[in-house]
Amino acid sequence: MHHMKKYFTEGLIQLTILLSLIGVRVDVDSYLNGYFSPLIEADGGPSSAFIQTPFHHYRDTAAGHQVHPKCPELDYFFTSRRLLDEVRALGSPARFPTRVSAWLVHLVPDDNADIGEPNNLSGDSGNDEINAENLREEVENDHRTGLSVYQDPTIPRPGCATEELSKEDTLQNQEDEEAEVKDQAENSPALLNTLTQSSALEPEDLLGSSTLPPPLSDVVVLPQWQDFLSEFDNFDSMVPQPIPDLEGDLTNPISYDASLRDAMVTRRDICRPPLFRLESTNSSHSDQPQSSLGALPSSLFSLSGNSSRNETTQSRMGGYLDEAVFEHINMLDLGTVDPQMLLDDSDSGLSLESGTRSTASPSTSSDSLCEEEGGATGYSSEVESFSSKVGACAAAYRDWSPVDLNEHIWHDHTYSLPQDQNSTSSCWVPPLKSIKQEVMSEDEGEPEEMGRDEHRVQALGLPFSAFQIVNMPVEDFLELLDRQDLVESQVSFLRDVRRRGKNKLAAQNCRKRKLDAIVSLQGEVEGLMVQRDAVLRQRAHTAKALSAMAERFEELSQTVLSHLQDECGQPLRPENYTLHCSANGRVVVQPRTSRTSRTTVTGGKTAKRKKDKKP
DNA sequence: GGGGTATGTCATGAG
DNA sequence: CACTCATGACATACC
Repeated sequence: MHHMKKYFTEGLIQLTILLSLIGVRVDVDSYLNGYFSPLIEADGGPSSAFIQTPFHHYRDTAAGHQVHPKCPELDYFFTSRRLLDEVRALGSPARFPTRVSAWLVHLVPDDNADIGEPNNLSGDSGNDEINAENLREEVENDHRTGLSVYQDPTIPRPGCATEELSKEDTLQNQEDEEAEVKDQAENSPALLNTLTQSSALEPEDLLGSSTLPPPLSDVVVLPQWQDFLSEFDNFDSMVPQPIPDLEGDLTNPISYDASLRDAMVTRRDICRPPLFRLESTNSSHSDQPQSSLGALPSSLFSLSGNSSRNETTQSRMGGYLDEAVFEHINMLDLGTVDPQMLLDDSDSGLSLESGTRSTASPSTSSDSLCEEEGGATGYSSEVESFSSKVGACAAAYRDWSPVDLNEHIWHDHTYSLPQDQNSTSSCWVPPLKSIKQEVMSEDEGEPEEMGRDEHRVQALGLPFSAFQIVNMPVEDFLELLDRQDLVESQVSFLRDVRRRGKNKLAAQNCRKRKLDAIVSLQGEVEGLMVQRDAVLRQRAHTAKALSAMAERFEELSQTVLSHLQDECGQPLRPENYTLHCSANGRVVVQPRTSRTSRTTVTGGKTAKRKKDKKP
């Protein structure tokens, strides 16, 4: 039956490849889940840590409903699985050529075209036409195959043929949006001027208020002063804009475990975006705009990679991300994945598990069984060594197979136990070789290989191993205790064996979780350090702008004071006076030595008060 | 021999 | 109430 499944599965994959070429996307994993996952598992190899990860039951429970609520890795699982699915999809051989086409569009500019216009599809030279045609074909091909050619929005594309506009409306819209943003940025001085006109500094008083006393009425209002006051009123706009990544960082928790891999994570459940698009990676942060990280080190990208990025960020970071992502994919594709990368994937402790493993994957049980303590001392070795001893009682459990064990009670959470590299889905029975080796080692006086409990159980002459006792369903275990003629001490011993075995697995689980928590916290610390650096940079920028503003204010004050006269018609000595900008927008001439007497340049009330005092 | 690490085991509390 | 799981604490083996 397995051969039949394999035959149809391979055929299904081939059909999927063909369908993908004509633009029909088929999620093979969803069809293969539960049917022939070992075939898919070959991606990572039988020794892949995917298999060793004991969290099979997380996916087995579909939505993780049966996962223990205390498990901190549950949150990582779904993201990790999506990531793995995407990586597998990206790295599938069927799409590899298409990916190359995408690279051609992205990287190879027209030789004869302007360097700044590598994507000019409407070139008029012969080569341009050829290249444009090729590009169009590639774009269309990519479109058919579900790929979205990554187009750097920062590259200007002045001449687009009409028929191409429909194909690249989206890209063009992105560029238009960027152009609008740029225009707004360029027109910001105009905006400032507009704001100046509406400033609360009462410029009409500056422009020669009739309420001014005669000596002060000849104040020449300097245009730059007016601008300065307006700018001062809009000081916030002069302060260097907050560092873009800071805004996001301050409102979003740092995602420590995000990395370039996250750039490929998409919400397949909601809407599968085109492949190879550097979309935002985490929808939970999708409303937090983040723009370029500017001078931040590239390592920052990985630290904040979990945050969503807007289009601008995509365009600026795409150059970094896509290369790294594609490199990563290539490594996956070529089967040259650095083991450390897999370990990195295991930050969550879940992502190592293949997303394509079936619910009752035979390999799951087999791997776990094979990797049980003492290697092959588990079920099958016991089956062989005790097969001749099986009596009537054991016959009652004859139909209790490892498959049942897997379906019912296999709670193995073993994380890093060694595994036979050649184990396959059908090798839940440890290889005979390993069994013999263990028997030999046992004979050679190395009983520790099997564990104390295992030997004790064997000493009882029971047709079950300690491994079975630990992992069999509790109903079967209780039935075993009842049917065997065991004294109270033996029953107690078997209960202890079961308890210790389960607790051993639980301890392994617990330690793995603890380590993962440590790794997570370390990543969080790194993210917070990056955020702190951004805050410090922001503070330095602000202080610098404030200093410059104060300096300019002083200069303009001196200029204004030099044009003023006192009641006697004598020019004011700038060194004796200063200008004071009050909160309500009035500008007051203040003697430096005494704050009691104030002379107003603007501000009707103060001037009127002074008028009233004079008579 | 001492320190660090990995692992098994026990006790305990919670589900 | 029995069972399972998580976890701290301790012991032991190993490097």
